[in-house]
Amino acid sequence: MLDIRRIRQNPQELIDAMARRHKPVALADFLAQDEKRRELLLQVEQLKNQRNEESKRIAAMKRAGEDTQPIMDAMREVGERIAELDADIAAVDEQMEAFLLTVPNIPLPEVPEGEDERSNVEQRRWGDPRAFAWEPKPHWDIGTDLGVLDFETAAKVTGARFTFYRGLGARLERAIINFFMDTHASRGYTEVLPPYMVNRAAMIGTGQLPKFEEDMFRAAPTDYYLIPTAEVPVTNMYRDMILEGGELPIRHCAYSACFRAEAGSAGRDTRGLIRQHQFNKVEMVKITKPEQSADELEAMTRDAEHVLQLLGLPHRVVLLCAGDMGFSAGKTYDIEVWMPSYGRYVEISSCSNCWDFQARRAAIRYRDNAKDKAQIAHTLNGSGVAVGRTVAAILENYQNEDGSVTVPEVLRPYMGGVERIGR
RNA sequence: GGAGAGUUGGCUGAGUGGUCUAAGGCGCACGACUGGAAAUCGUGUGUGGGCUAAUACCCCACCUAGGGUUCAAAUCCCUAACUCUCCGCCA
Repeated sequence: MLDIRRIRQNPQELIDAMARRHKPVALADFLAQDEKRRELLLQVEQLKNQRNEESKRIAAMKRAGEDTQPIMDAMREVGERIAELDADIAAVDEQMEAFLLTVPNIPLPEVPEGEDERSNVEQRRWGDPRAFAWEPKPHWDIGTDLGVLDFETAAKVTGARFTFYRGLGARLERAIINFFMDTHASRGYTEVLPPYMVNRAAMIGTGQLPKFEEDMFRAAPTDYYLIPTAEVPVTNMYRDMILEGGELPIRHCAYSACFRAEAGSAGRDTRGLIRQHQFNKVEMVKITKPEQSADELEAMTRDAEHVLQLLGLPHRVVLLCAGDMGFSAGKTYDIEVWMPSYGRYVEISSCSNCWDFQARRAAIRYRDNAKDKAQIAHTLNGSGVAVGRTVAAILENYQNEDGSVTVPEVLRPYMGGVERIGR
């Protein structure tokens, strides 16, 4: 959520920012409502002040045994007028709030212009895509042939876009989770295992709601939502808190299953592990002071790259253009892993500096000294990294001509020493 | 799922309709005292909004949340959430 005073002072800034995102906004109604709201507030607060003063007088007069009926009658009318004005204000507030909650974050100045992924700017590459002496197989064929991925049974038991992992496939997924968690935890991230369901307030706090309701799974009969990423529960741990400056930056890593309805993705990446309704992910979350967030985004992106490098997976980092960024992000680096079946790099991590956008929604604040006014913190999140896509990348990049798959060395201790899957 | 008890400021804890501008204590900040510290004493101590050059003054709101009663609600009524205890069920 954006600062209403900033919009009031400089509406053009927001209009320009949304133009950069290719999501134009009209602010005239909103600004008119803002003005009306302040007029109403002025009126009602005067009346409330009058009521407070007269109430004190009534109390004093009653103690003195005087007749208070005339004032009480007059105050009843004042009370009715206050109730009317309060209702008007509440209605305006609700409309303004509803609007504000649907406005995305302002892109940071260094974010490149552009409408979609074609304008993203590559930052760096690591590793060379492997040259195959034979036609490499896609991971869904490798996994199915080895009996470690089973899409058909998942379709029977649940539906499309779910997967059973079996045997060493299941073991590989679990090994990767532990490898990611251990690596991040040893590099200064405090481990968290969060709830996989959250309430509505948490989903609003990090920006998934109210705008993206149709992308979320609900957990009937409750009003809980299945988390689309551990970013939601972990960031919301600090909702409505004023932290001590010395505690910042807070760095967490969290493993969770993630649930996405993938509304609007019908027909995209229908085969394999790339786009599932349920997938595993290790997430990194940071709460920082404003002056720390820029460096922390760079460090977080490096931390995500680090685990891919330990796995020996070729990848590149791209800076997303304004039109391609997510709702809450002010700046985002995507990390894309080389995927032989796609013949290109595919997103495996997304690291974002949300600036003060989520923190203002979620009321995450801090202060350095007891006397200071509480400041809005900055929040960051990044995948460290998506586990299912890592399995896909390993199956494809480490495949052998005989259909077997070599296990990357760093994972072997997590696999009971297994060096290859199959034959 | 059933029964009961709770929820007050950073913490603790008092407050059953008006003198609550939320007592007292702890903590914290600043000051005095001190060579320095402890102890002691004094002063101050939240959040959001409005007004504003102002993080000054003033005003409004906030005692878990949302409704209601009343001239007036921390206090009375209703609903919900959460916490604790017991029972039931359960990995």
